[in-house]
Amino acid sequence: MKFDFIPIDYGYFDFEGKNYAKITGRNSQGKRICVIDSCPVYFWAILNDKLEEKKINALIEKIKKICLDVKGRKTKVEGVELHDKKFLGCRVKALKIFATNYKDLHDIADCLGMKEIEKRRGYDLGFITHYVIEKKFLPLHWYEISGEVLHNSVEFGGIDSSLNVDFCIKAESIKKTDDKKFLPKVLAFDIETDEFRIGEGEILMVSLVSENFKKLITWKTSSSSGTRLDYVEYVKNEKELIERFIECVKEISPDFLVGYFSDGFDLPYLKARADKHKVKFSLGLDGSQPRFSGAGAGRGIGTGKISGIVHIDLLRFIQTAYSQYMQSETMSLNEVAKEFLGDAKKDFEMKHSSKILAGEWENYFEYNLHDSVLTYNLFQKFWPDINEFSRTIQEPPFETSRAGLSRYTESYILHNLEKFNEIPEKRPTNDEIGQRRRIGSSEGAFVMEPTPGMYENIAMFDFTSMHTSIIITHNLSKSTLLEKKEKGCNESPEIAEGKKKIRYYFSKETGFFPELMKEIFYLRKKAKEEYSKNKNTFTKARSNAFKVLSASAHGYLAFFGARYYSHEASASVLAFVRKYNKETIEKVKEGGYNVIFGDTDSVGFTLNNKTKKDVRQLLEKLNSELPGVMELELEDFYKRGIWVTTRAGITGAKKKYAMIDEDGNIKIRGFETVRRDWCSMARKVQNNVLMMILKEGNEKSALEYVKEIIQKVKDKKLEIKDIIIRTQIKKPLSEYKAISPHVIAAKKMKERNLPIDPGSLVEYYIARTREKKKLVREKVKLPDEKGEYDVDYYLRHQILPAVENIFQVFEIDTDELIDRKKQKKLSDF
DNA sequence: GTTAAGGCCATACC
DNA sequence: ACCGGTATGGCCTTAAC
Repeated sequence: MKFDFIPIDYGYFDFEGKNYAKITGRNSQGKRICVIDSCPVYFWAILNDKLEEKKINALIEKIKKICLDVKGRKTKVEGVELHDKKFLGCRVKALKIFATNYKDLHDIADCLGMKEIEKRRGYDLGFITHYVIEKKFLPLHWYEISGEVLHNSVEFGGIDSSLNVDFCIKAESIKKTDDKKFLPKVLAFDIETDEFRIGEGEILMVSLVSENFKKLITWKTSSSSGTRLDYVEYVKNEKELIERFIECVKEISPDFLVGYFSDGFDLPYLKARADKHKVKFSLGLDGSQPRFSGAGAGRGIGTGKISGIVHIDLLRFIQTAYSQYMQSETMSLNEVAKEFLGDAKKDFEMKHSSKILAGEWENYFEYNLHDSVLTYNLFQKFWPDINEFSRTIQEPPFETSRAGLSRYTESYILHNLEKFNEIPEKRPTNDEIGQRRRIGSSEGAFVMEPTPGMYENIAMFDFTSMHTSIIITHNLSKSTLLEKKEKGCNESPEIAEGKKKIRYYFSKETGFFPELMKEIFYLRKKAKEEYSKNKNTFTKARSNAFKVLSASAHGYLAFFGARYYSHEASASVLAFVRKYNKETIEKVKEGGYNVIFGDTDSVGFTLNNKTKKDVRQLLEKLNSELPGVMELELEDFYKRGIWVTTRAGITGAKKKYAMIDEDGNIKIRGFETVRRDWCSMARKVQNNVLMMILKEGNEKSALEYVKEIIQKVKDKKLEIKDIIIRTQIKKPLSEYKAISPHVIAAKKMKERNLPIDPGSLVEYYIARTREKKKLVREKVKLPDEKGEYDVDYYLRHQILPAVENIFQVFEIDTDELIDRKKQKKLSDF
């Protein structure tokens, strides 16, 4: 039988000691198909240099005889081949050692302690990754499959009869075909409970949303007088709720089951409650329960994998792939939905189910259903991105949606090594990671200290993908690093290592890492052009995928968990970053401009009496002097900009400025306005002050405005939303050495049984207290705690600090704006 | 008991 | 541990008086 097929979910199983990949996907008619396939399982033994042929043959014979009985599984070396390969760019002779089961590779590798063998590699990729590389059966691409349909077959222990799919097939051939449109079947879900701690409360309701499908299952009956909502299905109890949920998932049979924070909440909660009721939580297409891994006793959340269905926790994906480009200050469903959908959660005042009145349940149902609607719509929004990332790094969507930036880069490398005939490097051991961390980090980028003041007519240059273009241009990587200088090699600038100043040298022959980064660099350029020509969600997703991948190249080199980590290459990249930035600053100065700003890859300067044309000519000249793929871009022209001093006083503050472009758009960097751990009134005031000053070119109206606000604060006219301070909890509360206000707020929340975990955002305000308190933390109150805000605190610690450095540029002392005597009286009271 | 320096901590920039 | 280094600034902690 022959059919077209798109692989979506990858799993594997063992049968008679061998590994089989189990790939679930669809054909173009929408039939659900499971493909079973196998691949050779092997790893590499890299041989010592100059080993004689005779000795190699003897070694091969010896290895062929290896037979193991481990973990109740008999395994043996199935074959050994000699190959000419490359490892870290060097030619090597290597043995390809085949085994029965992937899980045994490590044990077999452990038997190869012979002195003839230098290194053992390629046993730690994971079977799925190994399989995808081996068979080039890539996720979310279209294929033509032919093979034998399994129908109540005894093969593989009768696996086909237990699988809830249209066909199960043993693959004979897999051929890549042209891409077709694919619309995945998606089911979003969300639960509501009384208790945040996993499994400790009852699940009150669960909502499910799919295409033209909305359902809410609950055992909480509403009053007979209440409006009956047509999507609500009433069941007897929580046990039935879970059973119905499982049935619904089976009926809809989605490719993707999507939640928001469902790795950390919804899925483990459902599983825990199912366990309590002794209900088998059989969501998998083979009837298996979700497998949770990585959670453990430690910190962080695990992942919930469902066999045959891709469980996506959208929060995790958005966090890694998008959060750095987002406006939202939190990753809550509400804010993320607002930003990407223009839709928000329904209003509902959360309370314990025992306190919900009969007529209120409908609102709760609406609220819960709408969360699933938002999750469903967000998935549709991000599907192009997940799709594009998954195809680019060639890892299945389950893994892709949970991977971090380093894994994106690493997967891209591993899946492209064969082009270079390269044997994969291994993951670092804990010892190696320890060593890498002990070496510490290298000196980073250069940041110029600006002279505080207001400037007019500003232009800004920046380097395109600076770090990545340096890696490519100077061929920097682990495998191209030379032990000593060679003729014509690439040479880093001088680097201070300890007390010495040294240089690192890199080969002139392009290494696979720089080559792959070059590929990404050009694909990024292409994708960006494509997007600007043809703007749609798919071109945007593609452009973003390569943008993220390209931006992670240097971070990967310097990441101690990376297979291709290189301290030397990273230090060299950063040395070049400093060199190019400083050189550019000098050259712009030489061109007759006044440089006022410089940070890592950008330079800002005033035009003085020069024209925009002059600036463009200068840019052209600078570009003609840059080597390789390095390129300087004109970021923009600005009408006006302001730089301030640090709080301490005289020196200019780095990474803190505001500019206005010719269309009146304001760009603010580093100021409290953009920091979420300042109260919104301080941020608003600062933002308005910057706007007025930049638009008008002077401080007069801004000063009047600040005076008004100060009066408003004194008159206690601020609302609670103006004074709330939001801060994130970054570690378990017990680990805090310094107990700052936000830790107190978190402790108060914990006392109320509210969930506080690393990552939680706490809200509080600073209240006036009866006795005089010395520490701010003694005045912390949660937003719903009664109290008056501390006028003195909000003036002196929020509003004034936000604006005083700005007015200092105009030599105005804002301290005088507060009548000290009057204030003293107030706080004494 | 008060004060200054130093450290912790969160958050931003690139 | 899950991409890096540079930088600001608030507030607590500690040491010294």
